[in-house]
This record gives sequence, C-alpha cells and structure tokens, in this order.
Amino acid sequence: MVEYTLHLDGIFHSLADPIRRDILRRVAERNLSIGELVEKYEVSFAAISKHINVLEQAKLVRRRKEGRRQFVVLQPATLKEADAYLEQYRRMWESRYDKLEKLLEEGE
Amino acid sequence: MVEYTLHLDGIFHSLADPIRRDILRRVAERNLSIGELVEKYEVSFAAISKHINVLEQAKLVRRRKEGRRQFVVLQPATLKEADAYLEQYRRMWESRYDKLEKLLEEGE
DNA sequence: AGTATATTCAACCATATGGTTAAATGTTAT
DNA sequence: ATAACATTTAACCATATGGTTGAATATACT
Repeated sequence: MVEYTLHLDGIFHSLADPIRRDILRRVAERNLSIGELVEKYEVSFAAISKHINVLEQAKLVRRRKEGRRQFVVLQPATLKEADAYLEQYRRMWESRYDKLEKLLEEGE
Repeated sequence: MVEYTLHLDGIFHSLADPIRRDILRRVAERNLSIGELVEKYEVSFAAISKHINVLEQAKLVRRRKEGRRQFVVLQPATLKEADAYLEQYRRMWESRYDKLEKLLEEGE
C-alpha cells in the first residue's frame, strides 16, 4: 500500500522548489511579511502568496496576522519529519560499502 | 538569486511521490529488477519505468543491466545532500524556542 | 530462425503546477 | 467617507506530471 505518512508528500514537494526553499531560509532568519518577501523575487505578489500557501499546507510555515500585513513564521518542527525519513538511510550513506560503490561509479 | 544547488530540486521532487519513496525503500533492502518492482504496484510497467527515470536523474538510483533485465540500485550517498540541507535547520527544531512555539499552536 | 521475456519509446490524456493580470477584500490613515 | 496599502481570489495560460495503451527494441530460450 505504498505509504502511510502522506504528510511527507507536501513537505518534500515544498522543498522541491528553489523559491520556496529560499523563503524558508529567509524566514528562518526573521519573520517577514509577504510584501517584504515579494521584493526579493522577480515574480508577482500572487505567485509568492501561492508559494506561501504551499508551505503553509505542508505546515512548514504559518501566517501571523498583524494589522493589514501578514508575517510568515517558520515552523521548523515539521522538518523533523523529513529528517526522520532520511534517518533510515543514514547508515547506508555512511557505510564503507556505499563508499566502494561511489568509487566504482567514478571508475567507469 | 534564489539558489545555486539546483540538484536539490530533483532530489526533493523525487521524494515527494509515495511510489518513488516506496521504490527507494525496497531497493534499499535489495536490488530489484524493474519487472519485480512493477509487481508491487497497481500501475503499468511504463509508469514504473518513468518513476525510475525520475529517481535516476536525481541520482538516487542507478540501473545495472544484467542480461535482459535491469536492476535498480540505490545510491544512498545522494541523500546526504538532502540531509545537509536539513542540517541548517536542525538546531531550530531542537531549540526550546521551537517547543514553546509548538505549545502556543496547540493552545489555540 | 522464431518465440518469449524485459524494458523503452511514442502518442496521448487529465490534472497539477507555477506563473500572469485584474478585480475583490480587509485594514489603516487622512 | 475616502484613499492608500497589503493580501487574496479568480480567471486564465503554458508546461510538467503521472498515468494509460500499443508499438518498438533488445536479450535469452528452444
């Protein structure tokens, strides 16, 4: 039946876009309003608004209303799920066997 | 400028699909031929072949030809990049501040 | 050589994605 | 009340995605 934790779909899908990764990076520094974020990119206000929707659905950020502005707030805890997913592979990429595999690739 | 490491796009995009995550999980156990993988899912041979293309482009797997069959081989080292990406947020989701944030959310 | 097996390729389809512009909504300032 | 500001919504567009079926290709078996 493939997978129980459909939540990962949204998290990884969010992270697959460079603008969204950049938004995360910036709001990890400090909370920014949507307008402030828009200034950083060469796309429309609406486009950024949509990106933030994607991130919000994935629970990677939430919105905090403040007057007529909305601040985007990182929810770093959600990234734990992605980390937990990768965890199961960590021993593999750290193993000597994997390093051998890499050598074989390069040796082709 | 958004982001230099476009490689992450392909990695995270790959991981955003449950069938592809499941393929990774299975080939992490042992190398499987495409045909063997097809049996596990209720989609066509061609669909699985495409999924493997996506994973291969992202360098998460490679194909090893063996007679008329092709075995799908995990390349776990690539996942290191995803892990390195998450790394920069780890201290944030482990911090007490983040735990406080979570409490505030739940308290709403 | 001819047949069966394993996989890819091509054409196609429906839906999703990331973008746009313009109008609508909500909030603050005058 | 009205104007300015911040954001969302709606309608639209091009391309990507994930799926299909059927023909083509490559390898192995008899």
